[in-house]
Amino acid sequence: MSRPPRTRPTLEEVAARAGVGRGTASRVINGGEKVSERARLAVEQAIAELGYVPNAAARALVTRRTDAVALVIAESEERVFGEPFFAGIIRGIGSALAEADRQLILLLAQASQRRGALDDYLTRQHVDGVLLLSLHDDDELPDRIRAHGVPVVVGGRRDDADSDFVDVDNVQGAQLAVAHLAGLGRRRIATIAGPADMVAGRSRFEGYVAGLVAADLAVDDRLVVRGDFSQASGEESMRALLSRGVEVDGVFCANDLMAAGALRALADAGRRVPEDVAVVGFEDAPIALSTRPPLTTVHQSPEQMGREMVAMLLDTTRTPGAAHPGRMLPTHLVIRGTA
Amino acid sequence: MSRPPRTRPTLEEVAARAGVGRGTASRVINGGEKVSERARLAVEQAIAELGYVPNAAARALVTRRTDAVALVIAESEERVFGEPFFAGIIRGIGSALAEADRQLILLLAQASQRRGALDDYLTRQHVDGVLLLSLHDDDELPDRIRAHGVPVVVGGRRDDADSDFVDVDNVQGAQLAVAHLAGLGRRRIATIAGPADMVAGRSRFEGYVAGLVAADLAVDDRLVVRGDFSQASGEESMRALLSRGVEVDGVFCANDLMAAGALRALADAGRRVPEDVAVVGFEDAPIALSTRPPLTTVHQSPEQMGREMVAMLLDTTRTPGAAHPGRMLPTHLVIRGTA
DNA sequence: GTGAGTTGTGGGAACGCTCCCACTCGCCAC
DNA sequence: GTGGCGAGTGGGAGCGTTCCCACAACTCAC
Repeated sequence: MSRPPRTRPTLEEVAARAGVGRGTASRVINGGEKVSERARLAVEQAIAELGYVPNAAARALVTRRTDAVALVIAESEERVFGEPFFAGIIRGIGSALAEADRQLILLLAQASQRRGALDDYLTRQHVDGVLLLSLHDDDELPDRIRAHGVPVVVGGRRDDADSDFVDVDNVQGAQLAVAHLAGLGRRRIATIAGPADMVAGRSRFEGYVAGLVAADLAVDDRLVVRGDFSQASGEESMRALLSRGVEVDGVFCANDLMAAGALRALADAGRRVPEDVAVVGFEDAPIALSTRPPLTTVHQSPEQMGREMVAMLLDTTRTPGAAHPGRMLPTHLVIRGTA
Repeated sequence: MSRPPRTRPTLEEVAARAGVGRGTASRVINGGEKVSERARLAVEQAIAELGYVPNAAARALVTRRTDAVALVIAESEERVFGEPFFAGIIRGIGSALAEADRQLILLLAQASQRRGALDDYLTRQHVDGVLLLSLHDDDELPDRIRAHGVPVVVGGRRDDADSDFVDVDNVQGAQLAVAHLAGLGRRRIATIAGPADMVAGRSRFEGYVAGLVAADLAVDDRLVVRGDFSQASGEESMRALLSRGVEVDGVFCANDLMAAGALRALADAGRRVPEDVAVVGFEDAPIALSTRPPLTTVHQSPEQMGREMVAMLLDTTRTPGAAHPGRMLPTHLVIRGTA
């Protein structure tokens, strides 16, 4: 609880050493306009000699800004560090923020065990805005933060939040996949869907149904299984599908990992891909290149998603009033060997 | 550049509403001692009604503390999100910090492109201390930060920094591995070493040599190859080893990923493991369980390493003077199927 | 009834900045 | 000369806290 003694030079000391006023020194540091060359040099030298670094707290106190943005990932370490999706989105967010001269602060919701610690951090104006990445939709964090006047942009849509989100157009992507399968003449198109408590799971399924309808195919319960986005669940689901006695000739998997699992199950069952069964995934993750044959899949760009999230957040901080309609990023099909 | 209008309630407003002084309100918030029940209730109610949240900048300005600690990872997103090592260490750090009521702030050095942005952030007392994870040793970041009086603990030792680091005892671990191979009667023990510009690479090699010496075996250049810690390089290195015409009967691989690659190469070459060639890895990464046969390896605990780093950092912030000798964490051998 | 504690309390001062206003120059036009 | 203007400058005020000191209001001996 004791306050550590101050040891670092203050702006006032810099000014004194440079023989100018505090105001002038401040102007030099903040790229100020009206400063004489002489004063600028004197201040710069004093800064170098003293090793002066501005105190962020003091600055934030008066400017009410920190130039930092938090990215909150509400997933377990395992998932965050397992799925390449996160690496991509962080790369996009990181570079977009760097361009805007904002510092990215990454917070793993799991890591802050103490209930409320995260809320506290985010609402106490440590950051100018919050980017939230949560794939589940039972999270009330965004509402709690917004209530304190902190701008939030959510990556991955929540059903009840109709604004300030960025998401991949899952419905359109899934439809694309099914249309492709139908275009190849497949008539008994199954799906290995994702969990129903994730938007990605639900809307890709929705797109699957829409795709079938568009191709004049009936929706058949026996052709639907739900996995949990893991490779193991894909394999298992495919096995289940095959054991139902319905002759499947096409499968749309809600992500690439499950598709990889499905391919394995199909190989074990002696089905040829794509001759007997055509398979399409979703994500265009790295694994899509290393399956055998390489996976035909719906391409999404996490990096672009990250950049869009930043753009929207910065826009919100500039014009506090404006709510954003939410932005859906288009996908496209990458045709490789499985369909 | 314009200052957003204030909208959030201040402590003064809370105090006014509660009918007490600013000091009393502050005492209630900070779990103060001498506050009457009546005052406490009044303040708590005012806080709830107003939705008051303390301003971190103002508090930090006077206390000179932020109760936040930065974890800087100086690696590419690919590596960070590829190696389970990082997930483990972050879990350890996260939970240790949470127990100490500190907020963990994760900074990816790669993500802040602008040269100096990271230095600035760390230096301007946004955080009370810095944990640095860099596997290469050409980094001068820790020195730059320390120069500004910010405590730093490095994970993974740097050769020239003889204090304030935590690392796995790589030498001891590698020695353990070689001793085990020698104990199995192996006489021509090769190594697939790691890169020479990483401490882990160098010291595991050092341990390999020490292990050979301890077992009265000669060091033979033809039994040494260097990989880059990737699975592909392990496979390639093993092939190179086999093509040298020296009959290898044991291999110590500097990490599990390379060991997995080596196993593949050995299988391709028709060598039986462990009968013809015994293999030991290092890390006890998840992949060690899924190789065939399961990998015998040196176990290290990234989670414990994270916790130790936090302990050391907190100790430094409490007693600013004390330098720490650096802490080496012991490893132990996990015997599975390959040796 | 006095003096010495023990609880609680209010508010001034300080933390290190940015913002802004008032001021001093020097220059030019008239 | 005088007035006006723009460039450059110094420093007061204020941001929202915590810390601490002075003080009020009790209680409890003696």
